[in-house]
Amino acid sequence: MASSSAPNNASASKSAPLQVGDLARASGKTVRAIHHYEELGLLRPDARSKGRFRLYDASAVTRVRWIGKLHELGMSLTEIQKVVAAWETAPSAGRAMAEIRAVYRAKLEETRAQVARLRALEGELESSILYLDTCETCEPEFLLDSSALTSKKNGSVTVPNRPLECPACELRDREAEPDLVAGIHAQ
Amino acid sequence: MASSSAPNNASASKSAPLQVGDLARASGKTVRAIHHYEELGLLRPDARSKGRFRLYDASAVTRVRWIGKLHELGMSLTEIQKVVAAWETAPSAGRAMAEIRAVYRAKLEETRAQVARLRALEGELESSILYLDTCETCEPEFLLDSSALTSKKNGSVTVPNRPLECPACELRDREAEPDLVAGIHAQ
DNA sequence: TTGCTCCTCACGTCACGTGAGGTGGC
DNA sequence: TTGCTCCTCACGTCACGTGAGGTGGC
Repeated sequence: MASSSAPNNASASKSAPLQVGDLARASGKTVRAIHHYEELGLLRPDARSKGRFRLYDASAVTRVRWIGKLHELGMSLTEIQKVVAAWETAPSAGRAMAEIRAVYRAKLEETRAQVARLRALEGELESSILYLDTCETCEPEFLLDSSALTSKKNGSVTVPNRPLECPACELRDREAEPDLVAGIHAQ
Repeated sequence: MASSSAPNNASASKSAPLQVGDLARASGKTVRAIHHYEELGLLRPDARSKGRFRLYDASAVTRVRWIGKLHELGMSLTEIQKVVAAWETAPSAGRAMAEIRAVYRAKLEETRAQVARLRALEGELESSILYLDTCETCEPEFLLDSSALTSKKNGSVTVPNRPLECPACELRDREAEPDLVAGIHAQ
């Protein structure tokens, strides 16, 4: 899809090495992020060019995407370092896989909890939007203008430093006000 | 539920002011976080005690929870500052509500997208765990031990610095390997 | 030679965490 | 007086962002 300046030999069996910019585009990360992963030992270039350019092969894309996905799942780079270390120091592949499976199981639970939290907040947003929609319909007829209230108090017309309450809202059930609305004028 | 040392007058109509620690417990945030919100102008204590202790009323709990929920939805504190500023400087409550409604609609879309991303990653975790489960069953019979391979190469038995491939896995469809598994041994 | 991509410092940012040293109130 | 909570600096952390000044390759 994306027409880049990256080497694209469509029928090549062994693809040309990727530069860091190619890897960044292919993985959806920034060059700086890739440098950072390297500093933390999560990734290494296969080689350097004569001009000290980092050179990667195609598997690096898989690796960076893997880092990105685990990070999106809420793992810190330090935690990802530990997974890498578990893999590299395990006495056997089977043992390493067992350790990683345990980490993934824990992450699965956390992710399900996070989805539930976001779904709850999604519902709060929906009901808050519905609640705020009614403000629009009441505005022209019932909203007090600032001069009406301030002139009552001291006779001078000033711009208030926070909006006036909508009197129509006074008639509403304040208890039914969603938290995402109540928080705005709390304080 | 939580028996705290906070003032609890069960039948009081006007509740006693909250100290910052009470507010922290009630809102699920740290004292430091509340200080930080104050530094950014998102929150102000109603008063100070003689000893300069911050004193809040019950609405501060609503406010801090509101900040926390918007933050959980992915808003930066700077963005939340802007919502507060929109409220405080809007010419009318109706106008302010309209602005905030627009922000909430945008957040709703982003949240739905985020839920979709997490759901996709949840599926990847599930299939990765299933995939890794089969490693357990194959381990005792098929796993090569380290000495078998290293002695083939140079006759000396050393601890390998990364686990050996499981030969049973060689028989599998490599293309079907989930990204969350492939990323581990990519590189 | 021009343009684009890369290189290595190294300081900045965001949302707090974490002491350091001191004071207040039952 | 002891304990607990609070106070104000102020530096640390995490995952990068953002120049600064310089080199490489078609």
